[in-house]
Amino acid sequence: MDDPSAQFQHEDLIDILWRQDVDLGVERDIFDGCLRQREEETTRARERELKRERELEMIMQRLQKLDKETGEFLPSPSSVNSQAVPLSETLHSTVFTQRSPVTQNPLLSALLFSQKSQKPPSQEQAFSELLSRPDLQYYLDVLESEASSLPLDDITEICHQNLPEPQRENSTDTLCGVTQTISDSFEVAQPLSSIPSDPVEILETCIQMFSDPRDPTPSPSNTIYSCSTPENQVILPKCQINSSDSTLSEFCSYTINTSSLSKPEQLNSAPQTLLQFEECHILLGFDDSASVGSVDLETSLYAADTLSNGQSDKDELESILSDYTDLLPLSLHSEAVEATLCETVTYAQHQTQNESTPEYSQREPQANLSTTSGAAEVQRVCRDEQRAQAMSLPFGVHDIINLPVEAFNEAISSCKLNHTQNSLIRDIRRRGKNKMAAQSCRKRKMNSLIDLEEEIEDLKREKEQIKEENEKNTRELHETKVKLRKLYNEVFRQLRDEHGNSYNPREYKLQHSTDGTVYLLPRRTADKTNTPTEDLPIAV
DNA sequence: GGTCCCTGTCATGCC
DNA sequence: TAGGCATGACAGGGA
Repeated sequence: MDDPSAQFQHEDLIDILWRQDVDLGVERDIFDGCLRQREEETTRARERELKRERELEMIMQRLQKLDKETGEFLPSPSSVNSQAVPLSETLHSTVFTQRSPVTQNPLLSALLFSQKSQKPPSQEQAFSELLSRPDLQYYLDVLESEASSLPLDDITEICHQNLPEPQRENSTDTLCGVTQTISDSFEVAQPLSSIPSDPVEILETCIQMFSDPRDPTPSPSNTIYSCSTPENQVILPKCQINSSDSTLSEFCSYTINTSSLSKPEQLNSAPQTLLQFEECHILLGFDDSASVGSVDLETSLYAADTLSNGQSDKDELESILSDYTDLLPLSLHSEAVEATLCETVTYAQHQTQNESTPEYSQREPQANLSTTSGAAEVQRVCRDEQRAQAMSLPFGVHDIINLPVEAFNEAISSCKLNHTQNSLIRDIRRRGKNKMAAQSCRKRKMNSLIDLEEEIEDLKREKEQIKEENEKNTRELHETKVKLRKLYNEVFRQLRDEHGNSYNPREYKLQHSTDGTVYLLPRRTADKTNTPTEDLPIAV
């Protein structure tokens, strides 16, 4: 058959025979050996795939059963995928659809797929093949049945003893392969963490993640997938969470995820976790005073910022205070931080109260004049406070003074006060009101003085302006007189009598009447009678 | 120790 | 008429 011509003749002969058979009603593919062989291979491959899927489903069901025993419900692949879309979109069609027990576990999924982009395709294929290894299946079966009762070392020993000899030879390599895969994932996800070198430790960590009953919510998925989110990728490496401590990493992740610590009761429910968290802070190099920094540093900075911005409003301060009081049961604060916080909030509240009270707002200019007077004022204020406390008054001085009349009367009538208390409370109110009135009065008086001083300055300026105007008018008047004199002399020089002689200015003068007529009057007659003579006037 | 300034308090009148 | 306001006067305390 090596001869090409013979091969051609053989195939040609088959073709001729096929045509004859077709004519007799027989199909060609029955005689096509290659095609039949390919179909058989395809069928076998399909059967193998179905068998593998059945095995994987059995493993999945066993693992789910294991989870139910520990009281934990693993998240569905869809929910896991929803939190790791960029990681699992491409793998979903290959691995997740196989419902792998490893992919069913969020920790392993995240660890394995977090570096999917960095992993070559051959590694994914090797991972798929790894899941189909019967020795690994055997490990998982043993883990399912004995994980709750036996330590992992014993489980490993059982696997070694009960495995068939050929599988036992590869079991260690298989386990090492699995753990190496997980370890690689850890190294990618947490490059700064300390990875257990022992495969047993790594598997133990995985088992803890499988069977951790503390958190009914799918916390592992939150833990790891949240670590893979962009906003937490910055935080996680800083934490340097020990990968072997799943509880610690879970708590840190939860803390990072919540970031506002809005669920302190959950934190209180796990004192051990808190202790580990503190150890985590120690591991991170945080001192006690900064122990709140990572969890509420933003709030602290916000509080400091708002306080530095002119004492923010009371609601914000109360919000901050409530945030800190929520954190207080955590015992994560050092006493120094707590004391500083209390002082800050108290001071801010005092400032807020002062600003809200007209008494203090009106006192501001005077308070700036003397700081020591403020201390004396505090003592005076405390005098009524002490009186109120001594008489066991049910209200504060501030309320006594600032309550409206109706509310005040209702309050003192609702409380059974004796005569002394009633008298004192009314005196306190009267003094307080009068004190505020006196302050207002003094402020008005001061403002009035300031206004009067300003008015004096204005009047002085106005006087100067009038004086300057008067001087100007005097100058202008003088200039006008000079001009008028010149004009007078000029007109007088031009006057002539009937003989053509000019008039003597010492004997005659010009007089301007109201109708605009100018008369020439003899000076002597005009001076004596102040009326024109018979020979006069002479109109000019 | 006297003086000045600030503040609280009282008394009084007015609204 | 009670309560609040305005204001002069006085006293205490600090600088």
